[in-house]
Amino acid sequence: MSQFSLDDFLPYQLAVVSARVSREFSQIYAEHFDMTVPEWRVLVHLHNAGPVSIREIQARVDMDKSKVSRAASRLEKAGFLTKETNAEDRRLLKLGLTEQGYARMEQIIPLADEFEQRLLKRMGADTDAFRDTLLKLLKEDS
Amino acid sequence: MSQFSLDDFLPYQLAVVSARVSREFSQIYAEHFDMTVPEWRVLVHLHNAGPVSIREIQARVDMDKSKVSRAASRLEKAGFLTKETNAEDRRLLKLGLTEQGYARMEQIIPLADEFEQRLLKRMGADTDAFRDTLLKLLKEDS
DNA sequence: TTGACATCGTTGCATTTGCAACGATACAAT
DNA sequence: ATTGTATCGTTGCAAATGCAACGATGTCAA
Repeated sequence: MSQFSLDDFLPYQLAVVSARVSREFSQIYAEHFDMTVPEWRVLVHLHNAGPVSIREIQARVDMDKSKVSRAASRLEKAGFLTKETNAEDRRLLKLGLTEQGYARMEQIIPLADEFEQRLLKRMGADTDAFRDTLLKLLKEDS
Repeated sequence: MSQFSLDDFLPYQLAVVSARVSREFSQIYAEHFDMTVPEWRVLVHLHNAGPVSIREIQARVDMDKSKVSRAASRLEKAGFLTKETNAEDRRLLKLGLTEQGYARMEQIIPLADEFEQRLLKRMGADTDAFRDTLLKLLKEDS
């Protein structure tokens, strides 16, 4: 009879830690603002990259395009971003932050930084090695 | 104006890696058998721990009790486990693997082992340190 | 030009999810 | 015994999710 411990199973460990960390962080900003993880990701990317299409966000932020689309619609209705069609390729949208969108990010980013600092403190000195290993896991196949 | 890179944000990195790894693994066994992640977790725990309650699984496997309950019902209908009420405390159930349930685990566990070996190979030598750091992230507060 | 094919963003739909009831059972205090 | 409180597993429900259409637009070749 084979032995197998779920506790030591790497995919399980990753899932548990990721879910807990993500939950912890989302509680921080859900407490102050009303925002979901997809919305947070869309706003962050727009804040960094400037006006881009749904497709571009989808690729850079690891979310299905329908998820990006719906998050963008909610954010538009809430006044954090605007949609306009790209004049050069009218299939594309150009999403851009509004003043209010920038202001909101300026409020949240410090909270994100602070949260990450707390995580790093928990992790101790091994931070860089940990991140490197994490990225190795993304490599396909083999 | 503050700078913030989602790519370097630890909760995001964790979420992406975890989702990818989990997806990759679930494809492996969804290809051979018809099973979801919650069902896999329930079966694994029963395989290790013997007959236990829903509550026990919930605590040890990091899932909401409704999730455990529904997974257990599906597994019961599929013939992989049985439910009986605990005689000493009739609020509790006692879930136990059937012959078929054991057989299914004996099929899947080798696939899980093989998959983990592939992950470890990707990660290189830093495996142990990585796991340690991962667990540190679970420590509450501060 | 036309036609075949690809890509964009949205939406419909079935499934899954988290959360809050709920009934049933246990237990402790009076 | 009765009452109040806690815990168990299930279920209802609203929201979120992934996936596959779909219409609209672009591209390229004949």
